[in-house]
Amino acid sequence: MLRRMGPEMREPPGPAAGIPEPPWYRPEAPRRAPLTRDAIVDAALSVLDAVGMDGLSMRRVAQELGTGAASLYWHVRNKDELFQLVFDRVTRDVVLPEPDSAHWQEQLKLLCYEMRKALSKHRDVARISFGRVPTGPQMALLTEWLFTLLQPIGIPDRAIAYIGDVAGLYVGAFCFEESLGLSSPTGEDLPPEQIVEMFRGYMESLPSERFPRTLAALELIFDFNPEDRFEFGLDLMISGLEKYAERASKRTAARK
Amino acid sequence: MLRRMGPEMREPPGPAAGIPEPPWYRPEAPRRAPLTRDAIVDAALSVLDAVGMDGLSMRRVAQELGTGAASLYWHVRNKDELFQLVFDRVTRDVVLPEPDSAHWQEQLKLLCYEMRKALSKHRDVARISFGRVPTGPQMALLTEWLFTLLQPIGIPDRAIAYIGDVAGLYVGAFCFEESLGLSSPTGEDLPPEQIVEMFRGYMESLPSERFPRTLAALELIFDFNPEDRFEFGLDLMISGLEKYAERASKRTAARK
DNA sequence: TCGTTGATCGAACGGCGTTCATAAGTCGAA
DNA sequence: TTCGACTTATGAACGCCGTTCGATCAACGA
Repeated sequence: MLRRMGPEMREPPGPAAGIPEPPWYRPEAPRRAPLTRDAIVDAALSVLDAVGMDGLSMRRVAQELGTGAASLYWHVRNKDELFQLVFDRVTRDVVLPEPDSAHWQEQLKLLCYEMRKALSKHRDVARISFGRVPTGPQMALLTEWLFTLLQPIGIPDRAIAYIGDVAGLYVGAFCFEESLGLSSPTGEDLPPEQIVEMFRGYMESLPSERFPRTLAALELIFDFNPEDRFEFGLDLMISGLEKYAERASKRTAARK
Repeated sequence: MLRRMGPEMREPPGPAAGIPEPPWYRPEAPRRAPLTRDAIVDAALSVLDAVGMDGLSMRRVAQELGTGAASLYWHVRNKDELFQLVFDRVTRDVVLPEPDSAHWQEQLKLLCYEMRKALSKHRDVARISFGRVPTGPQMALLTEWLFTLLQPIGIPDRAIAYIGDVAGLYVGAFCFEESLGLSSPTGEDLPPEQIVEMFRGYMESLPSERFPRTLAALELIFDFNPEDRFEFGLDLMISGLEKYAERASKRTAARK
């Protein structure tokens, strides 16, 4: 198989440039972008959007690039490394504002929303990302940003280290679960609304003397707004941090 | 192959009972427990503990039961349903104390610890469970329990519905990540301490004028105590809820 | 006795991640 | 220009996987 680089080589560099060649030259020129890590990651993202994580296979990614699966293994150690590369690519999109401790609540929320946006940009990326840690410069930048934001309001370093972790866990888990969608407990694949209806039917059938509060709040339980829910969790975290901040400001006030 | 039920049938019920048969009868009698859903779930849990979720295959579970993979499909729709059954089995272990609103913080924490314990009892169960919802009576009991615990302290119903969700998400995600362990960003599988060393080496190499705070807190960042970390997240959630409770008590006080 | 039903099983299908020997392309030195 | 050495690419193959299918077998009522 020598058709890969052939055409580019045979392209006349002189005055004949641009003039089309007769069709019996390279009968179906499969001109292709060179195989690089970046190109593979691009292809993986396309495949992901098209068929999701379960449909993504090395063969499918290779097909997207017009080659075979084995060819990918020169550039990528294995599928897991490919996933890590996809993850790194996606997290590069997260941009952080100049840290401003006066509005740390808003900025912390902004960071989480930004992460969520990045994870939701491509299908199933949240699923791939979960349990992974951004290991490149992005992680370093983010860590420094957090310390710069939260140290001035008196949150102890240990708590700052933890909050980065917990926030990442929360956002990742939320997006993960969201991207998973509902799965039927019986293993069949049904449309989501039908699954919800199954759950609801079961809950409604509960004996009202044993489950009065649950039944009274049933409407609420089945009225899930993902945005509200996401923000609810963020607010819990931030409220908790405010307690640290208050404690710290009291401490400095007492010291005066 | 008629050796499965044969032995039991051929066992003499009369006076010959108990007298051993000559060895050329059923040369290696594979007497086996009957195949039931419960037995399959048991086998799956054994396999899980032995080889983890990645090593669990229908063939492996069947082998544990001394049969072939195809036989499982009479009792179980597919692998996903088997996982759901495993999950349901595991969540049955979560027992709730009598709800006592005077100590709601402790009890909420207790619930989360209880869930964590259930998810950590068998290897990789957290991974299987994540994104799944307990759909049986357990979910109903848990919901009613939460409302009974939190309504008296003035937390609005909507927040109660959300907190159950967020708490479940947090605990599940935490255990999931814990069970995943560290994975090398380059896709090779290395011992965890070596991976940590890689990260640490990278962080230490960062320019100190750009990352002063990160470098100053490096010891903290790499000194992860899972228990502390878990509790830190719980405390954040509970602090956030306390804010709701305070707001509610102020409201009732103003009404007097 | 026979047909029906519930349960089991071996074999096969298509797909997967990964490896390996082979080959083609690239490029500097002879 | 020719010749290796090195990088890159590839088809074929290996050993798994989840799942399906048709055949088979025990149990039982008619």
